[in-house]
Formats: sequence, C-alpha cells, structure tokens
Amino acid sequence: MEQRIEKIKQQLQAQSYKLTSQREAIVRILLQNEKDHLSAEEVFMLVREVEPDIGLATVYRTLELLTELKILHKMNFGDGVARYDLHTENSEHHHHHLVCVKCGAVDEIMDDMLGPIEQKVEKEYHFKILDHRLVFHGTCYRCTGLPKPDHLI
Amino acid sequence: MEQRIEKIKQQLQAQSYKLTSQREAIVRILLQNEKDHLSAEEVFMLVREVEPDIGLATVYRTLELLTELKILHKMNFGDGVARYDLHTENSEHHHHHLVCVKCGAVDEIMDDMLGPIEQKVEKEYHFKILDHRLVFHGTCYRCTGLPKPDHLI
DNA sequence: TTGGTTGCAAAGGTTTTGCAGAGTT
DNA sequence: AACTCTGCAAAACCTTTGCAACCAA
Repeated sequence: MEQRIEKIKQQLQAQSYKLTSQREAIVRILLQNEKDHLSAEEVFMLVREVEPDIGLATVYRTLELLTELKILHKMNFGDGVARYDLHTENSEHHHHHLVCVKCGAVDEIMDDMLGPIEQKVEKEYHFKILDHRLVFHGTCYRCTGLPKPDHLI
Repeated sequence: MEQRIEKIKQQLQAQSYKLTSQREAIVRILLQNEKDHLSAEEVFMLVREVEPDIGLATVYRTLELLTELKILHKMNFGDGVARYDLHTENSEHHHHHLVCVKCGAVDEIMDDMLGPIEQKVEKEYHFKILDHRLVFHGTCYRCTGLPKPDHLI
C-alpha cells in the first residue's frame, strides 16, 4: 500500500504535481476499493469520511489528473457516470468486464484472450491498436445461483 | 428502405406503439446514416430538415423507445454523448468498433470473432452472456496513410 | 514569491420529466 | 372517451470552470 502510494507520488512529482493530502486520500480510497469501479460521486462519499472538507470538484480534478498520467482508467458502462479503475502492474491492457444486467455487479476477467483477434484486426483493418475495451453484458453467477468461479478474485 | 420501415412499424404496433410522422422521420434519418453512429443531437439536427417542428425531447424519447425494442443499440464511446446504431438483420451481436484516437473516426468490424472467447467466459466465469461490446482504440488507416482495407464498407 | 491546489458557487452540457394540448383509435 | 404522443419549458444530472484564498517549495 505505502509502496504504491510512494510510486504514485513519484509519478506526480515527475511532472511537478504534488501529492496533497486530498489527493493522497483519494488514492487510498481507490487502492482500498481496487476491485470496484467507483464513480466520482462514490469516491467523494468515501473520501469525505477521511477528509470531510474535500470538495467534489477536487475529486473530479484529481481523477482527471490521474487519468492523464495513466494511473487510472476512465470508463463508461453506459449508466451515465464515468467509472475509474486503478492500473495495477499488469492489468493495463489485459482485463475485461462482466456487467450483470440483473444486479448491476461488475466483475473483472484478468485474462486478455484478445491477442489473436488483435493481430487479425491490425492486419485486416490496417488499424494500429493502442487499447481495447471489452464488456460482456449478461447474468452473473450470483443471479443464476451458480458457484463463485475460481477465476474470479 | 420501405420494407425496413414497414418492419419497424410492425414491431412498434406489436406493442401498441404508433409510427408517428416524427418517429418515421427519425427512423429514416437513422436508415440513411446507417454507417454512422449518430448522437441524439445529430439526429435532431438532421430530422429538423424534414420535420422542422420536432422537439429534442421527442428525439430522445424515440431513441429510447427504439432502444427498448432492440431496434437500436445505445452506446458510449466516452465522449460524453450516447450514440445509436441500427440493428441490421445480422449485425446484432456481431460487430465491433474501431475508434481512431487521432481523427475520431469510428469504423465497424462486421466480423464477430468472439465465439471461442464467449464460450470460455461462460464456462470459466459462470456468466450467461447476452451481449458484448468490443471497442479498439488506436490509429486508423487514414491517419497512418495505409490503403483502405477491403474489409471495411 | 511563484506556482500549483483547493472549496465554493456558478456555469455547461446532456438527458429526463411534467404538463397541457393535439392526435388516434 | 381513452389513450398515446408531442412540444415546450423546467428540472435533473453529471462534469467543468472561474475565482479568491491557501499552501508548499
């Protein structure tokens, strides 16, 4: 935890940004909820328990800054709010999402599986791929009563 | 064109909705711009040339209705507006998008390619897939100076 | 002192909603 | 008449921005 905060601090300072107490509190919230995909409002609610005087605008500005620095992924599941996801060491380009249409849960697949498809796309569509987003909509194991898959965290 | 309008009319009437002149004008705009991914505002601008008195709210309500009836796909490329895509006979579950980070162009891949991945996901993650969204971000053939791929429309 | 940073409030942009009137069946 | 549908305006929402005060190097 402290290590990862330190790393982010360095990434900020490398561009002469500061890790203020507000920013640190936001990052800690993101680290503590790494499995979730929090919206700005959700981060705001959580961070307020630690930094009661923080403003919503600061949360938005911090999330935007962290997104620019590629520390966060900003994404959109179609529910009208942007959601954010911490980049962990090896998750950058290699995870997908399962969005349950019944309960709204969002699970992550840590397996990329798109390699062959990307090769085909680059070759057949002359498109240089930088990133991808793959989201499956359907019914999760909780809602179908199936056991929790071993592959999920 | 007329055939497809007729079909949509029937789909509406099956649920006792009407194909009013405003709705028909909107559907015609969508049919005429099938390759694009229009936003509500863009549909509004185009449809106003035909139905000058139409209101923006009607456009939103119609797009929502057509989405509920699965005639349209509502999607989100992260630019702050929802975009809509007509379901053609065989495109329903089987096309992806290439979003160019340089020029903003959105091209379509008509090839599904996800079959094997979906099987794996259903099996390993106990997730019953109803739909998927796959978007690649990168540089398109126009911006890299490559020839137009045969696979694109 | 010079910049970056913050909270607040206001503004911006997209989408939804309330309502009375109009149109259909 | 009952019901859907429409346009308008207002509201609701999420997000961004202007600004004066604040803080750290």
